[in-house]
Amino acid sequence: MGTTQLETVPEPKYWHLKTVLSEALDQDFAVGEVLPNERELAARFGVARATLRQALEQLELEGRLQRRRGVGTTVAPPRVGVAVGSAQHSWPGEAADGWEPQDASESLPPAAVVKLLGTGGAFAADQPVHTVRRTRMTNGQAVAAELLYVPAASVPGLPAIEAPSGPARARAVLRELQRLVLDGQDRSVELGSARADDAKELDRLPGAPVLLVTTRYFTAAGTAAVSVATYRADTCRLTFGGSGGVEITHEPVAS
Amino acid sequence: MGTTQLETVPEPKYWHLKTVLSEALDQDFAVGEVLPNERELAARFGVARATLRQALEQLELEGRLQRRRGVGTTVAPPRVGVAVGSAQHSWPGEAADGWEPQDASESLPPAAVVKLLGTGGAFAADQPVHTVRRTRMTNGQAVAAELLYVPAASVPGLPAIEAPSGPARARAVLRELQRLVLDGQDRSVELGSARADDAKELDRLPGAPVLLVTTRYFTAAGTAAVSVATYRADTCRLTFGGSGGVEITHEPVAS
DNA sequence: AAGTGGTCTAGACCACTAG
DNA sequence: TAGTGGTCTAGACCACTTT
Repeated sequence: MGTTQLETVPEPKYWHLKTVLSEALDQDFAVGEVLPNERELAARFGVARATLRQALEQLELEGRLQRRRGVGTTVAPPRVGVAVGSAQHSWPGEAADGWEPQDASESLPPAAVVKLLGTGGAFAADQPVHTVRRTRMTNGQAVAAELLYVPAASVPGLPAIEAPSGPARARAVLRELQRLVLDGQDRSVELGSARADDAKELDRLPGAPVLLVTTRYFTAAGTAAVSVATYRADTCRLTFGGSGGVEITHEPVAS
Repeated sequence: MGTTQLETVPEPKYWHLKTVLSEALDQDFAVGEVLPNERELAARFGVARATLRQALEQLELEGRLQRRRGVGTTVAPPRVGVAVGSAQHSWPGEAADGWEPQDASESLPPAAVVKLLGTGGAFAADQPVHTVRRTRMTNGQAVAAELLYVPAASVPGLPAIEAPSGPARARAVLRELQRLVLDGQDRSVELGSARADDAKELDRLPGAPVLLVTTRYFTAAGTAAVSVATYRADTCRLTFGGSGGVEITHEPVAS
């Protein structure tokens, strides 16, 4: 009979709210414009603030909004495309692609890194490892923080006397690394949440969603270095210009 | 005097909670084990349920936990590495890499896709486009849902009579596509939230965090196809075996 | 000091799964 | 039907930025 299937799956309020807001953003707001504050928006839509916030959180996750404590909620610009796999065979720091060496120290790497370094080569957990910190800047904004782990055995030529820490030391490690013959590399991307120190560097709150890019650098002798880069997931779109060269420049396809 | 800088930045409860739970997971729980329910955990830690949930959400985002309504919260297995860029030059569907064609139809693509198709070639917004739906399976689990947009002009040889929809139609479109000479491809990865239909396919709730992989396929004539693949961010680690071949198999490096 | 987003509480009800 | 996670409310206070 006329029993049409009405609302078999009632849409959650925050989900509907997100859709409404999303359309409003497209039509009535310009990039950088500030939205009314959360209390007012919640009142205007007749929902509790927590519910409104759930919708805003999703929109922020999708890169549509930017929220800053003490300031307000603004409409975010389209995500920045950051090249991650442009040059197929290259050591970190070979091209001037926005990475700024920050610091370097010698320490024992976390267990997960030890496992990565141990692949296909001799690496013992108690070997000393140079840990290089770098930050990637785009348009004056920090978009990524990296920890690069280089076993001392990979850079035997590194003078121990040279500046024991700081940017100069970091550059020295990178320079030594580039003397080796790079045999290949390996990359993986996954979702994570920002550790406290990375969050600070990226001007985000701890726990903010990030894209974790893990890279292994191979020489004939095995894994010569491992990099773990933390990209801001809200503002970044990682691009892998495999072949064909042209850069993707677009707005997100799916919500 | 003795005014030591105590707790300049008081750690939020949910953050501390997350750390505690994370350690407990490492030490006292096996993969697949079910945790006590949220009300009990909240009581045990002396916090409101909402606060406890905030911690659980983060752990789920990091792939440590798996929650299912009506069932419970279980310890998640390490993320599955899914190869995304293994073969550098290949049309979708060329290798038997777990993709299962689901359906195909002819329709007008969303505006964002039109923009991508228009790069470096003649493509008008009102041209018909074949939309192929595929699902990627790993260990009997759906890990990704894809929409592949193929302008009719790219596959002129496709018989209009052949099965107008369904898997057979999808396979036909892929087959025709593979006749072309692939000139190159382009890929980008970003964070998104699952649309309702993708969420259903991936057995997640709408809005679940996903990794959006956008690929453009080039021929000499321009962009011949565009693919938008939606990967479950909780269970997947995308691997790009650029060169050197060996697969990364590890647990997450950073939290 | 005022205004913003971030955290937290103590409830309630709903949708889903499984016995 | 009982038990689970998912949604929602109406408050409160805190941390931060700006004026």
